[in-house]
Amino acid sequence: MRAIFLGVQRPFLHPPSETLRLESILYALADPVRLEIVRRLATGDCPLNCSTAAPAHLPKSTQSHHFQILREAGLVHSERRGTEVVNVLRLDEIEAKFPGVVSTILKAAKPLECPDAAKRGG
Amino acid sequence: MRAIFLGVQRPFLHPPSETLRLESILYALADPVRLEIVRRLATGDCPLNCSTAAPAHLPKSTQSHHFQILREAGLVHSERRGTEVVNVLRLDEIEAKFPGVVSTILKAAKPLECPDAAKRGG
DNA sequence: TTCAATAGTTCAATAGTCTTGAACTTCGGA
DNA sequence: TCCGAAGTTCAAGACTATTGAACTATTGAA
Repeated sequence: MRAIFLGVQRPFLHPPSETLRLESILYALADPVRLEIVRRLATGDCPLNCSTAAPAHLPKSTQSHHFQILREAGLVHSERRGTEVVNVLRLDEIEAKFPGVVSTILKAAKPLECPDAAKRGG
Repeated sequence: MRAIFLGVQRPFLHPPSETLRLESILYALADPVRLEIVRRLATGDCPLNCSTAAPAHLPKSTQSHHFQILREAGLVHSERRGTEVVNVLRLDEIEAKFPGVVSTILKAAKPLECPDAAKRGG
């Protein structure tokens, strides 16, 4: 027996840049997986769907959770395109509000070593 | 009845700068209380003991916990002086390893609004 | 030396968050 | 309409944070 399933796909919520909080951004970037996602979005220089941006060995539900945190922190803008979700970094907005913070972190961030790294020619 | 108390005061452990991790530093700074502690240590420009550096309304055990995380991340060096513990930011070491990261975050950080702020002439 | 005060640590319990498998939605193609 | 692909939602167990109470350690005074 299961409770009523509320799994309607709700539209993504993106905080306006006035409400961005430094702590939320740091928290989002403090996780190795999320830092890697943001790094790929930044260096790839193009929108990426969730499974391309996240380390491939991660369960989908975990990936989804990480993207939710990145969205809520205001780091990433997500949009459904057919069956997939394309993600774009909100770097300009964040740089305007917290100059240098994310770009400096990204410069210091090393690529994450993970099981799928070899497949990508790393 | 209580288990054997192991509360011997152990010496503080400070990670050498070679083992500092960006994620741990971001994690430590992602908490509003810890960001405020680091901000006070940076702007005060002098060593501060735990109760001076932390927001005053916080329980001691919580303060102690936050300083432990700051120490383990390598952000803070602590040393016992009599009954108190003096804390110094390890800013130079961190800047050498992750240039600009912490200094940029500190520039973007606003003072924390908290119950004891008024007492300090804020 | 004994006492009390001060500064901080440690422990334990509870509250909150993260990770992940399973069930589900939604879209697009055959 | 049926199927697969891409993500979301939910639930449960694992992990982490917060905090009161008990404790250690040092200092200064009597």
